[in-house]
Order: sequence, then C-alpha cells, then structure tokens
Amino acid sequence: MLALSPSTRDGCDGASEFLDTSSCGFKINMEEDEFLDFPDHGDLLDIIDFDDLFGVAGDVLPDLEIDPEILAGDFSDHMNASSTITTASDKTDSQGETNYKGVSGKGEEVISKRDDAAAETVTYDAHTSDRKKKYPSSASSKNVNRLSNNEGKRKMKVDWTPELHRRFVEAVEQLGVDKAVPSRILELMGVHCLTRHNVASHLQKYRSHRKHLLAREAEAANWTRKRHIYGVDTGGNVNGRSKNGWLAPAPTLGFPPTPVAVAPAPPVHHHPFRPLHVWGHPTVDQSVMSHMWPKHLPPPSTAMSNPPFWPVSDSPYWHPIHNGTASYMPNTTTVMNKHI
DNA sequence: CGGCCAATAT
DNA sequence: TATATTGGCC
Repeated sequence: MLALSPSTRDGCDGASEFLDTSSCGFKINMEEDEFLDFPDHGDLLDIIDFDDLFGVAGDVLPDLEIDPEILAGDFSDHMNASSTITTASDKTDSQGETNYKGVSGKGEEVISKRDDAAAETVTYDAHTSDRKKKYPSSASSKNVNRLSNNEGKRKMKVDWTPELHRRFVEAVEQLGVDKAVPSRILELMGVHCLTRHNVASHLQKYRSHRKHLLAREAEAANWTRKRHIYGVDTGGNVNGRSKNGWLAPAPTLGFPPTPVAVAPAPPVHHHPFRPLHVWGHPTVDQSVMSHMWPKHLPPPSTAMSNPPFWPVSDSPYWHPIHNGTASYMPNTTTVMNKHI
C-alpha cells in the first residue's frame, strides 16, 4: 500500500502532464500487489469511490438487477472513505464521459467483480490522489505505478484502465484501425508513460478482439439470416461457443441485421443480465448514442453503454471501431436492433 | 518501427 | 485453465 511512490517518477509523470487531464486516470498496478485484490472485506471499497458510480448509477440500477441492498449497504460504508477518491474528478473531465458510473450499474460487477471495480477504482487510488494531487499536472497521471519494493524493481504493469483504453481507442479511431500504429497511437494518446511495446501489444490485442467481434458479428448475422431463410430455427444451438457471454448481444455490437433475433437462443434466454461483463465502448459509441437519444441525457439502457468496464474477461472494451476518420457509422454496433 | 510469438504472472 | 501483459525477435 504504500508503494505509492513518494517520488513518483517513472517517467510518466513528467510526460503526460500536459495532456489533458484525463490522461491521468490510468494507473498501473504494482507488480502484483494485493492492491487489486478485493478481499471481501472492503478494503478496496474504502478506496474506491462508489460515490460517483452510484450517483449515476441510479439511473441504471433500476434496469439492472443489482441488489440495492448491497449497494446501499456496502457502499455507504465505502463512501465515507472514498472521500479521497476523486475518481471522477480527474478523469471525468474528459469529454464527459462520465460513464463510470454507469458501470456500477452493471451491478454485478460491482459487487462481485472485483476486477472492474478494482481496476477502475483503484485506478484512481485514493491514496495516490491524495498525495499526489490530482492536478493535471503531473503526478496524477500515471498509468503506471511502479512498485518498487525496496529493491527497486520497478516493474510496472500497465493497467489498461478503461480510461486508458478509451484513449487508446480514440487514437486508433482517429488514425484508423488500419493505420494505427503504436507510435502514432502513443502520440495521440499523449500518454508517454506507455512504451511502444505496450501500445503495440495492446493494439494487437485490440485488433484481435475486434476481429473476433466482427467475426462473431458476421456469424451471428449469417445464422440469423439462415434461420430466416430456412425458417428453421437453430434451436438451441446457440452455438456453444460462449466463453463468457459472447452470445449475449453486445451492446456495442449487437447483431447487425438480426431480423429475427427474437427466437434465436433459448438457452440464453433472458437472464437478468447476461454475463457480467460489459462491453463498453469508448467514445464513438457514446457519440452515436447521443445522437440517438438526444433527448435524454441518459441513454435508454445506460447500463450497457458504459465504457468503464474492463477486460474482465472477454471483450470488454474492445469494440469495433471503424476508422474514426470520418465515419462514425456504427455500422455494426449500435443500432442494429432498431428494426427488430 | 511495426508485428508476431513466446514466456510469465495473475 | 484462460487471459492479460511483457519482453524478445524478426
């Protein structure tokens, strides 16, 4: 816990300062500290700022099946502690993606998933902020925390927090998925803490996920189509591939055409919520969403549209972005269901 | 510099 | 065991 780093310099500090504030939201975990672990206790909780989360969450909650109790009960406790957290403060600044809260909406995550919460929350670490100050200036932004035991092994593990990832995605979008290269991305992101390698790897992963998603999407489309054509239903097939919740209609991408999505998958049925993860979309989606639902600030199902999540297990934040260059067509994503 | 593969840690 | 992230190599 104390590893915060009095010195705070990993190389990150200086660098990202000017970026925008948000940049700093990321954090790095110390090697493997226990920080992340959320014991049941709630140490983390203390750290975390549910406040923000919940604040917004309110909207979402209703949709979700979260137990209010839990939230209320546990959280309240934390809250006090959370005072420090400034989670939102720092990062929220960004375009207003305040969706973090939305996250909480997920509900499940909050409670059980430590990953997300942890990640995010931790990210902002109260301590850090505290001591470091959240100014955009330098400190705050470290994605990387180095944990050095006394020894000084500063291994930093980059935590690709939602924020960070978001930035990453933005950059990629701007560049165009095809053209996005590590160095550029890095520049765009403005986060100097990261190394080319880091980005490259992430990029790789990102691409990979994207590919998967697209593939999945296509597949789904085909199936649906087939079904439609043949009039046969696949029955419960549902393709057994669902690692975690792949089949679940991702908010992000959902099925494209899905003409008849209705009867497709029996097995999955309508569970309260599919898997627990979420698929957040970084930016684009949001934009899109906004367009779609201009009236209400909060989109219909906010629950899904939260970017805050993590790579909990599958494809949390990886979403398909087409090149952001000019088109924001969510083609795949977003909107597909409308016609249903 | 960019990408991929392999290794390691969680 | 699966996944995420890092490091190294081409």
